[in-house]
Amino acid sequence: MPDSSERSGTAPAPVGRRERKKAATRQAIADAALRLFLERGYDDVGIREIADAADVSTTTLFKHFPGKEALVFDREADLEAGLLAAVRERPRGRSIPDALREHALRHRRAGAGGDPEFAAFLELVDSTPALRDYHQAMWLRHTAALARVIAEESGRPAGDAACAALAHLALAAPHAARGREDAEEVVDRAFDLLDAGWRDHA
Amino acid sequence: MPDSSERSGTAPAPVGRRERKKAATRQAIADAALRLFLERGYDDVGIREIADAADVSTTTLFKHFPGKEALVFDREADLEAGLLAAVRERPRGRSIPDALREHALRHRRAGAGGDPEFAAFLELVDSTPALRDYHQAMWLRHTAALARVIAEESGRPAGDAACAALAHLALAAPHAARGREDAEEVVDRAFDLLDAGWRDHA
DNA sequence: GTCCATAAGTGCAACAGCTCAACTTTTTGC
DNA sequence: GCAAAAAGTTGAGCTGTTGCACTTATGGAC
Repeated sequence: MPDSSERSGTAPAPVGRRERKKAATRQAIADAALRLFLERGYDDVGIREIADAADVSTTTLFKHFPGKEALVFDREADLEAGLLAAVRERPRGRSIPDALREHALRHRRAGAGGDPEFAAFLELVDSTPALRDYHQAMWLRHTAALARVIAEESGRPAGDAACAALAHLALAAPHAARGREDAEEVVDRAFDLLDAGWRDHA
Repeated sequence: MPDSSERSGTAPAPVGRRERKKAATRQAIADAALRLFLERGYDDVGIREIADAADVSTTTLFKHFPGKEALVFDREADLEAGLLAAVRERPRGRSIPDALREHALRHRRAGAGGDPEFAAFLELVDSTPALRDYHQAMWLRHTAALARVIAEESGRPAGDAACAALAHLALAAPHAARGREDAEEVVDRAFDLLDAGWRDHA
């Protein structure tokens, strides 16, 4: 996520000097990585070069990020928070699948409408197979959390199978658009399916 | 896929000596790899060792398979054929989502009911993160083909967005069960959603 | 049957991502 | 102030993967 400086949705508010320094190092690495990737492409930038640019050792780099792909998707936690909030704080009367649909489409449109930095970021992810795959797997990692919230919001028991199913499918849906011209319509149809199906809950 | 010898659903029937030899080499590599993986685990077997066991060079190995994970999922093409057939040759009156549901469940049950070799194979995939991810991404690669068949079978125009959406979600559904006790029920609920939603087609 | 373009296979060196172990430097809580 | 813990460093090394230059076998044209 391109968020080089402060403007953050859910700033973790680092307190001690130690944690502040750690956060700064992490940020320096992520910034250097994103800058280089945007300049020259993901595959043409090596880990050692990123570490150099951020003035740390490769070992340090890997203490902050579990792998090369993760350098691009910094602040994954914020994404999960936004996702859960989209369901919890949906307008009264709106169905859960519809709330998820809107959240997905908002994300997608953030590139086209305005922020060119974010648009470039999306383009980078979309044009790099390794990043596309990672991105997809990343969202799926939030399935359990989303399922829990859906269960709460729909008054079903925690761990309910139908909630788990909906959570998983809703997270998979945005990627149905992969490489299609009519991307937005495909996403819409996917959520149509889920919305109609969900309304039919036993 | 554990299919060491002949018994093959869709044997490509190699003709010339050249192609036969090529197929034999490929099979030798896949066999050696699967054997070693089952014996000692995916991560504890190196590429060089597999190549040695199959008596080829690593270069040759990578001419036959695009990466380490692909060694496990030999004959991916057969899987796609089975998938498409499940939709095309479904019993009259059965909905497309239901046909896909049954296909998914049949696959899942093949491990539990009988063939211990296949059960061990599933266990290997399931317990190795790299293989789980690859497996999931692999199925998704068949989205376009499945979408085409769904369009044909439902009398919609090729390239229809709703068909693409259903195809993608149906392929994602089996993985909703990941790491859950009630795996089969989750898959069932996922297909319930899709079936109900699909019946509501505009 | 001979000959040649082509494809399969080889050996080796190298790169890139990632990890490990031993060690130095802060920083923090007491 | 001081000891313990955490951040960072260094450097070597493993593993998957690729490129390159080369040999061998095959299939088809003549």
